[in-house]
Amino acid sequence: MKMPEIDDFDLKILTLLQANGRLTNQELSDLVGLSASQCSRRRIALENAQLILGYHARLAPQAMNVEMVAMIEVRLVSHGVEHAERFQRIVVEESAIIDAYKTTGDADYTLKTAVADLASLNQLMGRLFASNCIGHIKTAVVLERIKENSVLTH
Amino acid sequence: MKMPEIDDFDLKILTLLQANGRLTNQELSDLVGLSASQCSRRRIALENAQLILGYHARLAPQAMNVEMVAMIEVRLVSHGVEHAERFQRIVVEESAIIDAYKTTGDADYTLKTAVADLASLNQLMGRLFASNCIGHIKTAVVLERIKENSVLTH
DNA sequence: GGTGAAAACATCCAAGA
DNA sequence: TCTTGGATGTTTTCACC
Repeated sequence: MKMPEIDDFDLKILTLLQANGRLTNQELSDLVGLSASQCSRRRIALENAQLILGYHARLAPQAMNVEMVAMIEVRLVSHGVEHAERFQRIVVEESAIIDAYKTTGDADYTLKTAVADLASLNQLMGRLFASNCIGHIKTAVVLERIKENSVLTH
Repeated sequence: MKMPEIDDFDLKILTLLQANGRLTNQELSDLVGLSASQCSRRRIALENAQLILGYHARLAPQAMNVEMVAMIEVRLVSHGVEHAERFQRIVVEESAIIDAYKTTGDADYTLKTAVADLASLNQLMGRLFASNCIGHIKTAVVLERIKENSVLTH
């Protein structure tokens, strides 16, 4: 689990695996110019160093019937610890919440949510309000996905 | 590329692959209760039906030196087609922009961006403004990632 | 950092339910 | 029609160079 020196080969492996997480070591070998066993070893080292956190299939929204995305900005009723903790617990439990960030600015938190339809979104907001720790919510429904989950680049 | 009937086995395969995109067909076999060859066939069918859009390694932010996330709300100067098209072209080109959504509400677009630091964020905003199609920007810097890229559930 | 071999794996196909 | 198990080529990974 030690932090390895990360060279250009590693960077290329990271970039390639981010674009295609099922590349074989043999395919990586051709693409980066190292032997397959070397790619295997480097990949495992990157995983152990927690630079690769996981591998995931990206699903079409309709695969899970969550074709509606909404961005929700939340302001808590107070900035006390107990309200923040209660809210964060709900955020973690709610499977419709994909991203949750504590942010600077007018809102305290910004959420990205994926639901089936407006009725589900309404129910989700009801559950959030029911926690009695939310002062104000501003919701923006996504009309068009211009770009989504694009790869990180250096 | 036809749309298959999606049964509980398929749903389980989708869920498992979303959580671990490198599961082997043999591992899937144990987890869903079908033979490995059957899992292989179903997985390929789900890929062909575009319900699985791809497989990706999830990287640690520090792997690509983009440890700062900011949410940016953009309002265009006008709602004319030429401004929208110019803005969307920039959004697609800018690799720091991870998500870009056209939304309802005060803003026209909501962006999620990943950059190295405040200086890079400042430069990014400069490039956005330089397009002369932006009327107003509201930026919220992420202080804490409560939850990120969690799996879609039905 | 590469090689080669053993074990594990993916996928195709024939045949059964 | 949907599923299975075995055959075959591929891939991973490890000891060794």
